[in-house]
Amino acid sequence: MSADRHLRALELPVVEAARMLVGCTIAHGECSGVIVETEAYHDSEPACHAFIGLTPRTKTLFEAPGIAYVYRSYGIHALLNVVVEPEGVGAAVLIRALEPLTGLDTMRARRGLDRPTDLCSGPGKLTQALGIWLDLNETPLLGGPIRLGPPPPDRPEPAAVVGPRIGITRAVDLPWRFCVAGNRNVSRPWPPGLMAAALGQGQGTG
DNA sequence: CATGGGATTGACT
DNA sequence: GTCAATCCCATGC
Repeated sequence: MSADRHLRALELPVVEAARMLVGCTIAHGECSGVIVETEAYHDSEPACHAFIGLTPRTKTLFEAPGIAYVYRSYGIHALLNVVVEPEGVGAAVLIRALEPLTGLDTMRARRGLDRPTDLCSGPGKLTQALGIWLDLNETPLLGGPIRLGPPPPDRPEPAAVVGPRIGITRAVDLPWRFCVAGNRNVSRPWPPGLMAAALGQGQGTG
């Protein structure tokens, strides 16, 4: 049932893929985590890098699904995306936050922090915690150094909350961000109305 | 060839 | 809440 959730996600349109990837796992080396926040980007809308077309920078986005698009943000951070949709379409799911699962000590050392909710609670934070950098751009997510996997078997199906994307200036109205309801590892709290919906899922925020 | 902007974070007020 | 750090690449002259 959920054992192939990550595989099914790679076959879907990007917005559905973003929702489907919430709850799946990402691993690099000994470190891994459950995806708790994603955003969809598609070449049909101006917030996506691929909106401008095929360039050296956006080339990865137009390749076949199932590879990583890793790019530098604000000159400092590396951000990890899952490329989806058929070759020739520029679309990817930004991985915005993880709930740390394994390799916590390594994550703490890389991040220089202790609190688990600070380790992977942002797109730049999780790449630092997992040791993912720009050299892993275009590498496969199945059978490559970065491993995309199904949800941990002991977990209930996550309740995803939808909202607008973060940190962009164009196409800000598209509700293409997905979070696990009530999870404290998400990068930023969502609006009050959505928070109420999240609390309704029975996962108290403490 | 020079310039401007960005899918962010952490430190400081 | 505000702000600097830092660099690839698209754009324009």
